[in-house]
Amino acid sequence: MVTIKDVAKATGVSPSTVSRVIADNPRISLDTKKKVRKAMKNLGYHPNVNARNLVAKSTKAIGVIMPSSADKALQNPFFPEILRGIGSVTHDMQYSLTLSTGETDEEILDEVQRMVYGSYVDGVILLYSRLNDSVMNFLMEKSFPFVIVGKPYDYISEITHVDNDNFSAGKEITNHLIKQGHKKIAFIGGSRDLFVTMDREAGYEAAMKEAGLSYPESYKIHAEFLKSGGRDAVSQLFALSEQPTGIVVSDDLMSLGVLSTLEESGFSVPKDISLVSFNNVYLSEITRPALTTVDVRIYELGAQSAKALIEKTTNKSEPAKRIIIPYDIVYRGSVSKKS
Amino acid sequence: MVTIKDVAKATGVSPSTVSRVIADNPRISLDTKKKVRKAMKNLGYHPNVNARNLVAKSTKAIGVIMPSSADKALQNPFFPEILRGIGSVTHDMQYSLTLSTGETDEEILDEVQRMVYGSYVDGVILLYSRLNDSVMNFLMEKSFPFVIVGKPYDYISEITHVDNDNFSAGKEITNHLIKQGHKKIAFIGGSRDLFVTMDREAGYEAAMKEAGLSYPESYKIHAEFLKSGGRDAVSQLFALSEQPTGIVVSDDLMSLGVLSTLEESGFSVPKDISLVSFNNVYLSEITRPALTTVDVRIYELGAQSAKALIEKTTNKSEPAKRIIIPYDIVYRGSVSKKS
DNA sequence: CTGTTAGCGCTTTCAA
DNA sequence: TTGAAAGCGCTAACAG
Repeated sequence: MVTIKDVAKATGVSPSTVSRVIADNPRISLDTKKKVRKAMKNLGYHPNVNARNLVAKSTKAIGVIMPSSADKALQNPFFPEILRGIGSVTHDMQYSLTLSTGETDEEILDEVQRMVYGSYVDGVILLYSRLNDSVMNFLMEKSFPFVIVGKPYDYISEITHVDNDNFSAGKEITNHLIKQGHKKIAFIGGSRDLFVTMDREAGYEAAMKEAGLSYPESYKIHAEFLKSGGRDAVSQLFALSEQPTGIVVSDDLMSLGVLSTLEESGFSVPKDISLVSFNNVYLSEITRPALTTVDVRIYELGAQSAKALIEKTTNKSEPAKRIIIPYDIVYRGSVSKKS
Repeated sequence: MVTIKDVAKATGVSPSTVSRVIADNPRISLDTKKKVRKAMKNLGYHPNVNARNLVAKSTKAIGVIMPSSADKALQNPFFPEILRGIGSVTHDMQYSLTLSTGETDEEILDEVQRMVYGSYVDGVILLYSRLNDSVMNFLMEKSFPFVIVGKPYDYISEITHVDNDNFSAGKEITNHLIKQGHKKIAFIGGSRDLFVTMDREAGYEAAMKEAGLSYPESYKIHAEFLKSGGRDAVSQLFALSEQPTGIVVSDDLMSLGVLSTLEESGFSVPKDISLVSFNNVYLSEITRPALTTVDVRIYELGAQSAKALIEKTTNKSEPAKRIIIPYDIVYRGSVSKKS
């Protein structure tokens, strides 16, 4: 391994000078800088991060914590996409990215503790937000820099988070259905533990209310993410006497399951039932029919959260922020007019 | 920050003793071990990785290199799933996981070089295999520990890799179509640069040949992964005078696109056209019809590659290995008999 | 069984 | 503008 000393020797300067050249210290003459840089290149010198981190007390690395993979939510193309967003800024800022690998909640907490205590990372991004999450509590208590993608349950004004206005989005997409003449509109969402679901649902309710439409409890279903969840939800819904003609589904992946179950049960989308959903993962373009859905700009959610986190780690006194990413509605074939 | 010295002082032993307790050195008396451990707990001591890495010349971290996200292949649920597999073993072995974040090939090479030269990681997993890949060449040249998921183009017996027997899989799944009475069978694959595609295609050809069936060049299409690719492929195929009745598609995600284009064009699957494919990502269960596909055990591919890599990093003289993960065929609704 | 010492590669005062 | 020296937190001979 080529060290700073080797470069120093080769150039005839001291190690500290080399170090200063690396840091591009303005008090070093251009001449020596050039000389040193040339030697670095020749010898193939690269700084050792561990040595640097040790003294600098900073790692230029951030940890990304995924939800426990118990729920198969991880399969959601949402995650690769948000990782791309995060990666784009970490890459630009020369940060590295450490991923959580635990499967259960305890394993994840364990890992986060190691990341924090062992100075693996300078800060952490939480890719989920749940009620009373132990990881979040830990981070809060240690006042270790972190940001949440989504909306925190507590301490909302003390925690930097990056989110969409899911309430508005829910309202707007429901209104779209209403404007097309639908009156009986149901809602299918994921776990009530997740804030996204609740916000989108609240938006749905607000729209229904404003339009003077009823939304009985039986119209609001909460299910698992994957196929089985969609199946249950649909069968529950169509056992009702007043069958809905439109459904708001809180995630594209669930929509896929719902879509497929619907057609299996002999309903045609959008002829019999209209469907709208959220996220606009690439899948929503591929389905038959393609989905009308809210584009939440996943990539941007990731990029902004990374940016906010890095700011926080470099300036600890940076105040907590709430960053709202705008959304768009993408109109495709899963909705039809109801007369 | 609580250091080893603090613990030493609190216990009345020397720092080295504390270090030995951490390493669970057998030459330390149980008594002192207990004492020290208690103090560590009380003080909230956690070892600093950077200091440790610096002297140990090992990081207990591995780098995972994704394909350049230029091609949207990254959206493939294949990746989260293989990360889960890798994560399961890195977690068990207390390793951490660093992800590549570059978008272009140069950016990725850059990053890998930093990972290697800067001793960020002990080894690297390449999640793709392409002809004459600069990252692979770099790793080879530096003889830095790495493993490839898939099949390397060159130096095949010198590079540890984890793969399926894609040739057999391709043959077997094609034979399934043939046994159902299909005679005109086409192949749709991804880029010819990727070894997976080529192996699967070769298997398809072998099956056709053995069955005495013809497979003109026009029956073998190579397209992009996502929707547009599927669309092009299908239109090319059905412009032919001899339209196929069965299609072997080299990836589930592509199948989704193909499926949807097929139905848009008025063909019904499996009534008019039968479809088989590869990977068995969760999507293949959700489509209408659900896909008959080769389950390549993605999770296992990940887990085994991590295991092999860690072995390699801990024992540099470990010989190169080829690890073949068995596959299964999952029969679902996308194939029908042809009389 | 335990302590002393040196040193991993780097940054950063303090001096010059 | 540069160098010498100390030290980040830890491990690993070597000694005892």
